[in-house]
Amino acid sequence: MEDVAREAGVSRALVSLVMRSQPNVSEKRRTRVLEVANRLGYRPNAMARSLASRRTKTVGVVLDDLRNPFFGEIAGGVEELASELGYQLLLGAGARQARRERASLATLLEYRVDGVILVSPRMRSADIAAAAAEVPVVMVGRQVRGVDADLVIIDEHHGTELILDHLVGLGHERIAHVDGGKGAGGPQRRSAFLRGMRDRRLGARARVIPGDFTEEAGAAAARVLLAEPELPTAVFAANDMVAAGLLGGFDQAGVEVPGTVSIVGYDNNFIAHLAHVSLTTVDQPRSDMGRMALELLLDRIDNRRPSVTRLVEPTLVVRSTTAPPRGC
Amino acid sequence: MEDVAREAGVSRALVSLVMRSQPNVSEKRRTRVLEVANRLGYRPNAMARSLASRRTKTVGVVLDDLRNPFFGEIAGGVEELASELGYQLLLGAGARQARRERASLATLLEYRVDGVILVSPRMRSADIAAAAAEVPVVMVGRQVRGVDADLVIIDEHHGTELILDHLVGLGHERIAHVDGGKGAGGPQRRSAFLRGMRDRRLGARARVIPGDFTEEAGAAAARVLLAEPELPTAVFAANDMVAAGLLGGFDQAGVEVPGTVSIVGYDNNFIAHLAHVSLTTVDQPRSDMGRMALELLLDRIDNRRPSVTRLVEPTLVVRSTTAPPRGC
DNA sequence: TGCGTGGATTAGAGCGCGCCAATCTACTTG
DNA sequence: CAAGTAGATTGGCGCGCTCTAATCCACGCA
Repeated sequence: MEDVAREAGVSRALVSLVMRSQPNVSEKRRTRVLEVANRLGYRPNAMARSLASRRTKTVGVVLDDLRNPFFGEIAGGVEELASELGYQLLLGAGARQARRERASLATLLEYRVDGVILVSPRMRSADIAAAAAEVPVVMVGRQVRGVDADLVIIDEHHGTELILDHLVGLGHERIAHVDGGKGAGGPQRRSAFLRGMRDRRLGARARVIPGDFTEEAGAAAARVLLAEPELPTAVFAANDMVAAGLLGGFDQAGVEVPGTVSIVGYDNNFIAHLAHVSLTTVDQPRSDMGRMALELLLDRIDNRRPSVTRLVEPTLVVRSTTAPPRGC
Repeated sequence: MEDVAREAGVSRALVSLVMRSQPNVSEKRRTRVLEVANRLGYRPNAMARSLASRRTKTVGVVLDDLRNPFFGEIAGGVEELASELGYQLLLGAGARQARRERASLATLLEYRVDGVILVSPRMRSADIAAAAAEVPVVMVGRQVRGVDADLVIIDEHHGTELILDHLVGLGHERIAHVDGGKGAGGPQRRSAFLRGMRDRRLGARARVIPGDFTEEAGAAAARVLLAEPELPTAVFAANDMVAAGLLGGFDQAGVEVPGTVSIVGYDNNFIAHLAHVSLTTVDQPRSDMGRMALELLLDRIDNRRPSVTRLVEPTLVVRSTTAPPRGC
């Protein structure tokens, strides 16, 4: 910076103004400084800038595992908006362990990020609260009480209702749910399913098969169902992987989908699109959730305000694995 | 830091030593400083530290799109190793545009990252060379001549050979390839295919159908092949998405896989695992590539040495979409 | 007792910038 | 033509830390 100033015949302060595109700099000097900076290959040092300005233009993102496409999409949404607004992302992953997640978060705070986005955090809520006391925090996907942080969560209840409306609308009554265990959203979808069935006076025909979020669980559930005297006319899978497992299991047993059994997934991932899968499923706007999280965060950074919760509404994507039950 | 020093009755310098876990600090003072720091909630400021030490313990990662699982896995590998070694990742994405990629890279350099990992960069090689002159650079997946940067690339030729060995070993001779257009690896796989066929004296029976890396291209290719008088006995798809399209197309037409036609994919992604897809494909160790890239980078950061190329060997994963041709 | 030794501790000078208040400059206005 | 004004430019302090060289201290040994 010193060099640029000398070479351009101005003061360091003026170079600083130019590099920050501040107003009230004469066009003549501006172009001159820019030209010199360019010629000298001068690049402002973001560290020094942050130190002096107490603003890092950086936000931290903590997530479990980049390899999981679910997180990847959320992070993608955050990144997209961040780069539009000139913010940089500092990334930390938790590798599925609360301990490492804590460590990641601590490191991010050392970098004095302007704010932190926590995607489905596994940490104790006390840790989150401690972070929230230092810096604005937005949580995506996990609801924690007693923490002063913004929230972006999916309306699992609504998603489940969409599915039930669709299935019951088609005429289904005997509906099974392969649940997702304790994974994110699993318990919510399960209880929303049971409640929804009861509300529709179908409580007695509801059936829940324990599972997790894997294809394996879907295949196992298919075996369980096939071994029973009567097949349900529709199955609501905890996510698309489970649905894929069911699809495979039924296919193998020669059970037609959607002829004999309709199947609905959840997530609208990758596989659901595939032409020869073409799964009816619930879509969650993951990229949008990422963007929304960052919007909330940045808003919180410059406006002190009470924390806020954004409920994201999923939508139903009807494809080819659902149809009216036989005889309808 | 000042506060901690005063409270602990020592100098700022000593606090600095303790926070960096330097040797030659008496146990007494060390624990005392740590205790005070903890009580005061003191957190070293990484920005100030970087500024003073000229080391950021941060590496930049530039990739096209986090939402693409391929990049996600590579980034996951990088992140994993980074967190083990106490490095932090600063992320930039390119949104599929060379311009934005350039901008991302420039921003990362402002943060004075210790090094940069470029995943399948789309920028002009001159831009890469310029960056490489400022800071150690490792490129993953793209080969660029004349740039002093380490390289981690996949041996596409070897992957293709694995496929041909497998197919020809089963007895196939009439083999088609649905190519990937100009996408990363597309041209290489295509020419490796043609060369491999020629080497096996099957050049005359090789057939290439232009495509890209989408399921759509696979479905279209299936239609093309089905319209011809004679079907090939095996199809090598440019990637798993294309293979999925082929699978769907053949399925619809009642052509048995692998009974009538064998299909091989490339990537071993998500779908390939699915039980009712169960695709024979080529696996690339993506996480390992990420780790390897970071290893090279860090090594380069502290040892000045000439640049190096690491050729990653893919492996064949045989599943259920390949079998000997009818009549073998 | 005095000196040497090596580990423990400290003072102080930057690192590269932003920010503030002060100063300078070129116009406008009465 | 002098005072007034708004915009353009500058000097210098401080952000929170690391690093070097200097200093301190306790101990053993001649």
